[in-house]
Amino acid sequence: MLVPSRRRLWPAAWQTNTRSYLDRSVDTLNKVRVRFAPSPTGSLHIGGARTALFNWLFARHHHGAFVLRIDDTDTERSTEASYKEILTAMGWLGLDWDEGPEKGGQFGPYLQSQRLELYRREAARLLNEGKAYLCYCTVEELAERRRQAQAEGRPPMYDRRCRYLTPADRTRLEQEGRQPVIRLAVPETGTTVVKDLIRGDVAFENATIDDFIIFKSNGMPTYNFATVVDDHLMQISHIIRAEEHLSNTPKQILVYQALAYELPAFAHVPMILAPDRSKLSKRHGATSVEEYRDEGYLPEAIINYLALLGWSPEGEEEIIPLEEIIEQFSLERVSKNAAIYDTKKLTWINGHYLREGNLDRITRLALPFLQAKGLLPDPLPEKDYNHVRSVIAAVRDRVKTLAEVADAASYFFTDVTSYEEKGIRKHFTRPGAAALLDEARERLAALPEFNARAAEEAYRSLAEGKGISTGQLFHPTRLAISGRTMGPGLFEIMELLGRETVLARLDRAARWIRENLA
RNA sequence: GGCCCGUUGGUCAAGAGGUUAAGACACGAGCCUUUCACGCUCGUAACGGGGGUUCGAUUCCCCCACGGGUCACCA
Repeated sequence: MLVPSRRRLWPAAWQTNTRSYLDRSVDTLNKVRVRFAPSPTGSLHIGGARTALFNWLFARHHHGAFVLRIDDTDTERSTEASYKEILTAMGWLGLDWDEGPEKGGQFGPYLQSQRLELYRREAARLLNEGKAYLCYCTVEELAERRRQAQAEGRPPMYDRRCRYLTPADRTRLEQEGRQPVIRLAVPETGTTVVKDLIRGDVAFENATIDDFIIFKSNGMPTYNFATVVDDHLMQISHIIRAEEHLSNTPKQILVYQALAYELPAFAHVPMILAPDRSKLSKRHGATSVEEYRDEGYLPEAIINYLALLGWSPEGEEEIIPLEEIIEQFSLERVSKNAAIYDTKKLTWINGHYLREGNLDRITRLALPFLQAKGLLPDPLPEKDYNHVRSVIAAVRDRVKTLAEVADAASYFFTDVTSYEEKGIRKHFTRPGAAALLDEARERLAALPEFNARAAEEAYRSLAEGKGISTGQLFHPTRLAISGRTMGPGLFEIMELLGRETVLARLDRAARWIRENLA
């Protein structure tokens, strides 16, 4: 697969620095290496999944490597449960990683919490070179100064007061028991330009960037520092991430420069917003991949939908097989503007994959939903499998999620205990309705062989013989045997139910009509 | 508030100076049909506002408005 636009893929900064890039490793020369680096502080969000997907697609398109790294430097909020959930969700979506947790790779470890010496080493280098310094201000002092600055209408930037401390100052401060942080000494003039593959050049005045913290007083690096060290060490070629990181990028570039690292290419993909245009959050309903899985969405549907959010294929077809998406994917066709997340389209796509997917696979995926509703035993006896499979084949055309499959299939596995209100009024209140069901029952009982074709013939001849429309006979029957007014073909239902059940339900409906409507 | 990004129908989006401004979802009508879906046909609906540049701007430039992001010892 050839790179469509050489220039756009490899920014000028790289082309002019080919030599030092070569020095890094012949092994990865010109190889696309991307990463997805979630922090394990929650479930895999739909936005995170989209970012992961774009990275994955980019890697697969270019036959590069997709690295999964866990950014767990926030010891307060990181959890084991979240870590596991993210890995599970990635696997479920089919976003397999070439290097990362549970997989390994030559640039590991892939958990930042296991790479602390690396960050310490690089931070020490910065300190020695005078590019970073110790700051003894406490969280409280900083908060107070920030508050005051804002009250006076000044930008709430760190005032750099520890930047030029004398050794004596430091000794004094340390004796007070203060634990220092490390701050980067940011140039006070000049401009830092982010060469973004999606947005073009974005310039930031260095004067608007304060001496941000690269190491916390608890000995952990901050995101803006650790991510740079790792992206460099892991030889990441393209950093593809959400737009919310665009304003972090100049800071990171400053770190790259201080550390004398080669710059990777950057690409900031648009955000995904809730229908009210605000940032997607729990109050907007399901936002995690896990929730969608539990509601009965198929991974391929989510992938397909997410690919369409912020990226567009060249043709008009929007249901696209994964291989095709990989083949077509390019950063050039990623849009710049934020997209609103619309579950209607996701649901439509899901319905498509539900109908078209391999029946055995769909059956296997739907089974837990049926079992959760108590409709089927767990485990399902081997001998019942074919029947379940046939029922799913009959109902999947008219639903959009696996949860709906279970709902639509319920009466195949449990008794009809009630009849739809609307159906009662339309089909059971007609004079002679009970007698008609009795008559139909006799015809079916008399059939030498019971199947959809035979039942349909019997029904059509009965309707003809009585001079009534087929609908007048079909509708009450449907209500009697399924309790509903809609569903698969009537005779398909009958065959699936079997003669015994059909006759019993017809009897029961006739009795119900006589008792309740006569 | 400072800085940064963005603005094509309700939503996703194509188009990048001259087009009847694609397509998809949703919505509406019809066809198919024993019902509901599916499918098919048709339809409603958009270039935020104001200035420039140009023979001509949705497309290029500027301003404004609006939306979003970010300004943490979170990532």
